[in-house]
Amino acid sequence: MEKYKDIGLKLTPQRLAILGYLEGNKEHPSAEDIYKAVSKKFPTMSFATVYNTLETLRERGEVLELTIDPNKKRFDPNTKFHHHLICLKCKKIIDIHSDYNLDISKSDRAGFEIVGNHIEFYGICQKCKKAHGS
Amino acid sequence: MEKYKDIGLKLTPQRLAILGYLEGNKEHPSAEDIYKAVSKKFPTMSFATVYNTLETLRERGEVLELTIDPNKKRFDPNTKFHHHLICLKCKKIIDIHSDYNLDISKSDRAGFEIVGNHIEFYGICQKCKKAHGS
DNA sequence: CTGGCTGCAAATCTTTTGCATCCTG
DNA sequence: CAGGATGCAAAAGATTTGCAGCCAG
Repeated sequence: MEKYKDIGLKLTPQRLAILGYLEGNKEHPSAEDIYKAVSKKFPTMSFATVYNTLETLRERGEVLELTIDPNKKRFDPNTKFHHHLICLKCKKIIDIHSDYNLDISKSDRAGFEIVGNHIEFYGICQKCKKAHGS
Repeated sequence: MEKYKDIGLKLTPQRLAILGYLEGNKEHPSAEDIYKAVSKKFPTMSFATVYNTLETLRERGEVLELTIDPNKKRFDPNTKFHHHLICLKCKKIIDIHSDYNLDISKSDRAGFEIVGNHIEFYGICQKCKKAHGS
């Protein structure tokens, strides 16, 4: 937690609660997930604070904003380079840490300077496979 | 255009205009882009019709809904398997048709049944590189 | 004809913003 | 103490929905 001071964050109780919720979190929560969870400790917590804090963390590179879900943003406190495996039914997201060697042929590159990549794998998770209805 | 009848689409003039706009379109337009373009021909065109038509096309597998842009959905009429290269500054999206062999180790797979994948490459396009201010 | 489609407006959902007050550093 | 952070409510966007009337098949 100390590291957050170093990046110029003012550590309010609300922020500590948000940071605590995010720390080690593998759920790739949405702003609402975070709001709901943290509201239990701070009934006055507002969405503005959640979004504010997330935006600040994002600027500092402490969380990633995922665009995986068409309906809302989700956030990932794991900033190590990794990919995602997404269940098409329940939207559960799993981290993939394998390394892939992805070159783009010069013709495809269209003059772009490539700075990164992200792979989304799609599938059906075990739970949804068993509940093979819907 | 004939193929659309086959998938049970009622071909109204509005839909033909939307389909015409999408055909061969490499811009990965948002609903608003489509609305604006098609409104020129149909001043009464409504967003509802655009969204309706896109949803119908998506169900039929005729367009892909891209989640690349955090702020809005974008649509891709190119349903051939391909990846995307995105300019971080201007959000321009380019199609990448290279093939990559992406296996997931059994341990990473977490019991998922994998059905597909999509790679997003990030970079800076030539135009934005030249205009090297923000 | 008839069911699906259109267009309008209102509703919903997510995210952002303005502003007075508060509190960390 | 000052400037950044909070919380509330209102605003802004994107998308969805209800519904009456319309038109392609």
